[in-house]
Amino acid sequence: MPPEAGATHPAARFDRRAQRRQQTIAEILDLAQDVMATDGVTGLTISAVARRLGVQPPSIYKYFPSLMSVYDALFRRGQEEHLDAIRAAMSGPEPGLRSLAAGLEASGRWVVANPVLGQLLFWRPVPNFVPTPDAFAPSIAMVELFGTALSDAVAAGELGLEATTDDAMALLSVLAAGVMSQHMANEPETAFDEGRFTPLLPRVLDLFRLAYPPA
Amino acid sequence: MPPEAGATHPAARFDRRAQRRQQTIAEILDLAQDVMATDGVTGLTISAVARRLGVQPPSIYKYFPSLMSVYDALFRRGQEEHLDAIRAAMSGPEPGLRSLAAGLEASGRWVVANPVLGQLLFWRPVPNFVPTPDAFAPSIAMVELFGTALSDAVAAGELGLEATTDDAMALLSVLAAGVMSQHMANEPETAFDEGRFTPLLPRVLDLFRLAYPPA
DNA sequence: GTCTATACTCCGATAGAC
DNA sequence: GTCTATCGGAGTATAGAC
Repeated sequence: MPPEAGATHPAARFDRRAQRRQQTIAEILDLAQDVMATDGVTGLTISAVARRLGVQPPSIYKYFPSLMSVYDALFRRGQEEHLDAIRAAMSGPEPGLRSLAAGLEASGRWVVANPVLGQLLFWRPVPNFVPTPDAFAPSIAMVELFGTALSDAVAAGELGLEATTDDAMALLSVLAAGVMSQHMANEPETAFDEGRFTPLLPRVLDLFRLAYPPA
Repeated sequence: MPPEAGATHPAARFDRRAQRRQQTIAEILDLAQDVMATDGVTGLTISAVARRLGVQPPSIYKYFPSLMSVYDALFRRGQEEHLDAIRAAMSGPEPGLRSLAAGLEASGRWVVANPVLGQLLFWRPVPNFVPTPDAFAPSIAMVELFGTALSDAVAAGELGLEATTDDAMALLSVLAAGVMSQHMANEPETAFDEGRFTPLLPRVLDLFRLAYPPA
């Protein structure tokens, strides 16, 4: 133990411990993703994570109270990462259709880069797992982001008035989900720019534009 | 035992045994669907099926050599039912867009009526399960059905020439998969005519028409 | 074709020593 | 916060009696 250690303020030591703890939690979630990539989303087990971390299963319970809480943390982290990717992509272009297109592409690229999280977030394949409201919150923020982009597009005369309806949002989600579902189900290992489906993302946005033309 | 039993021809007795066996197999598959509806697609186990059938687990192995073979039989039966529903719906209307629309609607209605089979067929959520070519064959026949409908629509001047390309088929699959994926993930219990997503099926077909207008 | 018994592997979760 | 030990249960699949 280096001599400074004893001289450190208690608060600083507490911070370091908390930081170390957060690192371990992040590592557990990383390894959990590895397990899901190998054995499927529903193949995740506490034991498998412990093996990869090089500890015994009971140690995991010092960080997560149950297997479902690991799923919930993965769901939350996935939603947050997905939202961050979309927000960052949408903030650059001008508001409206260009921002919307950038957000859709960012979402698609994130899902292609994180296929197992994509399954967890969008397909809900785990029996008895219901995400907590906390973990689900970023998804609501994402819907609002796209809603704002649609409003901006209408205000800019790029889309018709009805593009702000619930129906339009449902159609937009259908178009995006269709591209990503076909990718995840049929060619999950293919890169974003190379598959049969992901290149259709700009095309389906064009179709959405055709569905809600400006007056 | 009734007196006729002993007098029956050996061939007839064999037929009856084979028939009885097929009934048991069908019953096992029905119960397997029940289990998946309750515990998720990946929650299917031989033991759970045995419990519902009122027998011990080893008895199931007289009908299926492994759990994966049960999945394969479910996959096959699902693909066949799905194909039959589509074929029946498409044969009535005149060839081309009307037949295509009828096929899409029939597919949607079948998926809504069979949500767990839909997940098994279209999402592939079971780790280590790869359908045999035999089980997959109806899916190829289905693609051909839709391909023929597209050709007919082009011949009838309802769609442009490029509607027969692989790209067009991919787009059509994306549009249909989007509607059904959003339904299965977000409102699997909702009826076909009542959800937010399934009513969009005719709308996305309109969009497809806009994407490939006749010359 | 049913059963019992069994071999084997794995799991989630807890108790308690260190 | 790590470990060992354990509880209690699940599962797939096989062997062999009836």
